[in-house]
Amino acid sequence: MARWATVGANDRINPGLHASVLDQLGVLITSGAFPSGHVLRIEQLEDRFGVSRSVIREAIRVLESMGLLSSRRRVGLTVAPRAGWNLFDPRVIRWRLDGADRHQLLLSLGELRRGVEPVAAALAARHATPEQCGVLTGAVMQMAVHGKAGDLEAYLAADIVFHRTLLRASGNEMLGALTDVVAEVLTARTHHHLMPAHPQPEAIRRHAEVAQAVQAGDPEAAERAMRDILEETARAMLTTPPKDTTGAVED
Amino acid sequence: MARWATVGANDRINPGLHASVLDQLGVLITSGAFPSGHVLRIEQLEDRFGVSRSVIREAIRVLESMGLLSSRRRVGLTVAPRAGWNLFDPRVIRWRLDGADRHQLLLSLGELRRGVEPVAAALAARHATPEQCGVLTGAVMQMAVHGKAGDLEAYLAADIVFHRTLLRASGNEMLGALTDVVAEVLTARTHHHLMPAHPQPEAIRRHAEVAQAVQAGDPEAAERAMRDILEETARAMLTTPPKDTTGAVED
DNA sequence: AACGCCTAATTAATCATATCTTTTAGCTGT
DNA sequence: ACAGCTAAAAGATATGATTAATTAGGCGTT
Repeated sequence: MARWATVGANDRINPGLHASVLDQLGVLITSGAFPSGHVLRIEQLEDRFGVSRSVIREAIRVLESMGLLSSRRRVGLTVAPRAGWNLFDPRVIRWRLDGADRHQLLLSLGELRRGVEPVAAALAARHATPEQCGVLTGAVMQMAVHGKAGDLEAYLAADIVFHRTLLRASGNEMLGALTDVVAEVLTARTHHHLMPAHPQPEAIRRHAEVAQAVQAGDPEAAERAMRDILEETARAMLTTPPKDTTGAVED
Repeated sequence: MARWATVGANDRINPGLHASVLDQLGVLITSGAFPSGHVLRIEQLEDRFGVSRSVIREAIRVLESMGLLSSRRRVGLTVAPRAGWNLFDPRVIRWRLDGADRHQLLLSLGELRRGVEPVAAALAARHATPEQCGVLTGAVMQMAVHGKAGDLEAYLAADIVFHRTLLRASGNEMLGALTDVVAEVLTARTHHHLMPAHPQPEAIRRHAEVAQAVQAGDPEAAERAMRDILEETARAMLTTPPKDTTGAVED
């Protein structure tokens, strides 16, 4: 068997044959290379990836649980229609952010954030611990420093810390579970140059407002300030051209 | 091997041994019967469920992809800390809604909805098709009829239709992907008697307002009316006692 | 003669078992 | 006391056996 035929094309850090197969299949499906309704056979995949059935099956089970595939006897593996996909699965989000409809997805996620994060900010103003407040203001300071210096990577890191702690500080586990999603969005945005080259001081000021409102225990102010941030960035994304950088993600 | 020892304890409609094992393990983990950090061994599970390795492994892969487990060589399967769980997975939500922390989860989901649905309403006011508007107003009428008649099950169905079409009409796929979650919440709420015995006419009027605003293409009004609905229901849930009906879900 | 139902054969997923690889604990030698 | 080796333990992978479903073909009935 021509083992390792295609495996290794994308060398994942994550060990395990099945993880590799899973990633490749996930990309193939979410990218539309295998369109909805397309039928695959296990044997065929066995061939294609040069691995055994168990490996394929394990990958398939996961894809199935994400709603990307459904497996029926005597028929094969049918690619499910998009409506059934679990779009909130972090893996699905990453695959799609790496794919062609990145810009579209970022807009959708932006609208989602516009709904979720203001609420999280309001809740955080009620529930944040002093320690979390400290982390928030610290993150804002980091943003200011690295933003001025033009170090986008460090700015991004601080931005992620800010939003992560805010969502966690909401005390709501569902909102907290969105941290990874938000982090993915922020990362994708800067890595694909959908942000202004220099972060505008306006944005940093707004983040500071949120942190202050949370610390002061003022839900309304926190919610309002957070809403401003997100509307600002939404506007920025709409004005920034799509700039189709598919494939070449390099920095 | 004492096959079928525990399998069949919950008779799933969904065929496949692994699905059954998956469900049982999912419940055991989300319910806290296997606490975070607890270590399982494949062999042990093989025994317990009376199935072969492959079946266990496939279930495990899915659990792993949900962030409930992590598998390390020479160590076994470690139950992951709650922070890493993919709480948006419909299956995880269902397991937890069936479990002990149902009330807690419903509160969290309520706050999530408070963030998401008003935004969806605003977007729907921009993007809803005439047909969707028709479905919305139709659903409201159904709610009025069955609410007055006291037919909670039919009321629920109409309520689900309303929220489903609204989220879909937003034109945002991420928001649309939350329809199942919202449906689960609504269902769980009425089935566990966390709703007033007779739906208050106030709520129905608000739904009508949303439908009208969407049809009129007035985003602000739609958003405001939807926000009112959700704050109302949040208030209602806080006043309703927890009423621990774990297990006996019957109606 | 045509339509419907039943049966058998084929095919592909599902389940079980055997082998391999990696990791770590424990020991031995310097 | 520390480093390197060895062996056992447990998950990862591969292959063999089983089960279930679909389709085609034949037989019976209308």
